Amino acid sequence: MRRAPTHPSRVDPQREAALADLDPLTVTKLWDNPCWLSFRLNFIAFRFNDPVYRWIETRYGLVRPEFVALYAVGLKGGVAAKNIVASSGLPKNTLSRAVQKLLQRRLLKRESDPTDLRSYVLHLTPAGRKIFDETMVPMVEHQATMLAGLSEEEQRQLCALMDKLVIASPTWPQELSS
Amino acid sequence: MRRAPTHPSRVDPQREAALADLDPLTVTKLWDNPCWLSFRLNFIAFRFNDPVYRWIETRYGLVRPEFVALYAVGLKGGVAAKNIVASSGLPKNTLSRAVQKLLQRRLLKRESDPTDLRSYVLHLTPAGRKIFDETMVPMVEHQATMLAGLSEEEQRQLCALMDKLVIASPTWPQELSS
DNA sequence: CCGATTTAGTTCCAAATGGAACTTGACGCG
DNA sequence: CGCGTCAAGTTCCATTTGGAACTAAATCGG
Repeated sequence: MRRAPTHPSRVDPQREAALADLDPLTVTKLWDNPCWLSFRLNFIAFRFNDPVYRWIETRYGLVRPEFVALYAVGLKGGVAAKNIVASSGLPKNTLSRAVQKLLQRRLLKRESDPTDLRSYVLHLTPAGRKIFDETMVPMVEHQATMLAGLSEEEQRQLCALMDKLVIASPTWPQELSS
Repeated sequence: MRRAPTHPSRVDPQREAALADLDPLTVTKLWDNPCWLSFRLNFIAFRFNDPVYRWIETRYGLVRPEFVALYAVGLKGGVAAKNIVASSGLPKNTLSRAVQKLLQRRLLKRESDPTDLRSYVLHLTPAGRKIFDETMVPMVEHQATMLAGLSEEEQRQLCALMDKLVIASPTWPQELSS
């Protein structure tokens, strides 16, 4: 089996501890897996997302697609559902329902877009903004916790490398050939 | 709004092209978002996962949890369902069904674990191994395509940085406080 | 400008999902 | 031992999901 470009080094006490804490299959997926990139991405993303979404659901009763929509509109007011679809990868009917729910709960308001009558322009209400602001705090804290093992310089490196990937992303295929 | 540690630079033609190709909300989520880490992780992971899972589903009729199970057993024969649950984050009933389906289709075989009679030891059948092997090729290719924008050195750096995160991960909270 | 095609958003419904309860076996402790 | 608790995997069922069809509006081509 091919390995990731970094492989378990001889003696690293912190790594040893991690190997002991993680499920053996997880260790294999991380360090003994030709597709190291995808599994690491998914692993780290899951460790971010999962506590965040559970916290938001128990605290505000917002399920994942609802929070995706709320967060998107909070980041950039005036967007339409199609933008949230494009930026999240969720199906458009799921987003449609999420927006309906947020409208009902008066966390979002919308008005039809005068330049395209099929489309609606979304904004947070004050109640929606409050949730957005309250949610941002633990999310940023959680991110800081996750990054705490890296130096400032390493954090900038990581950000820059992911930047490069993202910028190259329009050239990646949307379909696997063959 | 706070920004990611890297922010859109003055004049970078490739970045300009990317900004034009990506949905404006996506651009905001990537470069004008205090939670830059999670969104970049999710974005890049999605661009890997989505074509892969669609390809596997159309080609082999395996849905996501089924392929997760097949891939896990392919990487490390002799694991039990609990390991796949722990390493994937999928609920255990979903994995149970996935394993049933793979057993029916004779892609997996299982025998009860003599050291724990509640548990089963899983292995790929030759047919399962064939799918695993055939699938690995485009997955590794797709990964290479995605990494092609980085130099060898940068790829090693990215791998090493993610390594550090993963090793630190057992210290991260599973629940958000407050 | 008029018909053909595409797009934003919604609705429909069969299928997937996941929490909770259940079964069976393991394990800890008096 | 024997009893209470925990763990692996399965089953049940209400809810969510997402593909496909639909409506209405925009856009494209001649």
